[in-house]
Amino acid sequence: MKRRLIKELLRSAAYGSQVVVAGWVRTRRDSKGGFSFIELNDGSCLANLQIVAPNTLPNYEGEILRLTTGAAVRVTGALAKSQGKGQAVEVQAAAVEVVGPCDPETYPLQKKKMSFELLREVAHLRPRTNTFGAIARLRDALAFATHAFFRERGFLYVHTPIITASDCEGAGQMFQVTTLDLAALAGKGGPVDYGLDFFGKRTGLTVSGQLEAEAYACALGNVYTFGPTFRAENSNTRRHLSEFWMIEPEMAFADLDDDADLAEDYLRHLFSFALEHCGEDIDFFTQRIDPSVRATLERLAASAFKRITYEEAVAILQKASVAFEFPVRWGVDLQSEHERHLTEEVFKGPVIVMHYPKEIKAFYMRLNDDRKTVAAMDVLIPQVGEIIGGSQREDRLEVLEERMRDAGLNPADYAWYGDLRRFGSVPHAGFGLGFERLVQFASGMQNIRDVIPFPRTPRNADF
RNA sequence: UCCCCUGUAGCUCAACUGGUAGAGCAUGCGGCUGUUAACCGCAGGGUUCGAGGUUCAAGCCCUCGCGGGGGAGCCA
Repeated sequence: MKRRLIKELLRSAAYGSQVVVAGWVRTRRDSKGGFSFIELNDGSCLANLQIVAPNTLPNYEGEILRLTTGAAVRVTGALAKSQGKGQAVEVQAAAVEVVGPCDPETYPLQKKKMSFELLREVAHLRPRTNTFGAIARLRDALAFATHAFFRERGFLYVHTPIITASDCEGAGQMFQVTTLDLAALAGKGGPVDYGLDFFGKRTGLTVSGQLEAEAYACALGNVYTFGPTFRAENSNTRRHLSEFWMIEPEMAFADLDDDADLAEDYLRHLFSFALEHCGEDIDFFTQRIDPSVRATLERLAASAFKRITYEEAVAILQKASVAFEFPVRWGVDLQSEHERHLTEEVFKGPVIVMHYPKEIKAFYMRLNDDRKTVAAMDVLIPQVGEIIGGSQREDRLEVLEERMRDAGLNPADYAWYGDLRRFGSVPHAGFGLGFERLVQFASGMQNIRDVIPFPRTPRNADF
């Protein structure tokens, strides 16, 4: 008989039917009435399935009474309406096979709640907990919803390179990729000849797929990427990872307003999808992690985001009756405290800030007619901060090259990127969304290290 | 990288102004129960992160190192 998922059985009312389930024991309670209750979880959903194992089973004394938290079992039995309180259905076991026992003396997971810091040290076992199971399911749903959203709108999923020689955007410090024998080189002194390296030049892990995505947008119309991204910044915060996943849509024949519209539609789609498909997990987050999660997602799924210009943001902040550590004035980038004030105090929700001064933004962002600002937008959300950064791209070759030179870059190094403007240039726009920040926001989890299976941060690459 | 906090049993934490380590949970054993964070009793379990120092005496004070957390910067 084929194994059934607990998720399905809990919704079933096919009492009397024979089923097979398999999973890991969460807890066991014995009754002198002649049976033992086993709470079984198989990861298909948050809830456990109650197994009632009678003492007539041949391995009752020898194995079932010794089952402990963490043990793997396969159960054959009849689905039944539960006689007890607390659950609708249960399985009356006809056979309980211990697939893999679990030594309670050394098993790191406990039945009671454990701190997230501790669970990070056992990242290989933490998916067996309620919280990390729920996060894994939410993360999966949001990834699936991403592909569904873009596919419905005719966007092509493109794969951009992981290894790259261009540190174009200055988006962050790159991890170097090399096959050179560093240990041998260290002894020699002198400059490194990257001509001898695998690619014949210095290469690193991508910090963004945007430039390559632009090339495909300027041929296929609308595209998006969804892949790993690497930043070798020494960032030690609860919202930064050295390795994270980023979604980067890019649209041809589109301007900044189209870009903001897309960002908003996309986020609303994600929140609706999560509410529809992860209801039980979101209830869990609301109960145990952050009491406002469900209400927030429901509100955002149904309402438009606020949009303001950078100039308006500065005016609002200057009028605020709060003493900021860093005073606000036109021309300086918004600090965390300013972003938080806007999202958490003024608008009490997400806000899209548009048209930043050109000096504080990247060279590829389209220069506005005022020659002072660029067509950039950031989507800011409470708690997490910047979840999306995007812009309309500079599609005029002369302006682009001028902006490169201002940034100290040599246009000749970006010849292929210039070609996109040289030949059949079109207005186009896109953005990057930090996937983990999304999961963080949708779950209410405080630390980004707890929404990715195996987090990579400075001095931590275990597992 | 900078600032602040922190590191005691498997886990969460306690130990007054420095006097030589304790509780709950977990675990093991026993009791009780269609049980459900079960409950009751007994038991085992600690070179108090590491290295120096001050002191008659250090978990507690000082210095350095390592780990963890929060905030800032960088960004997604």
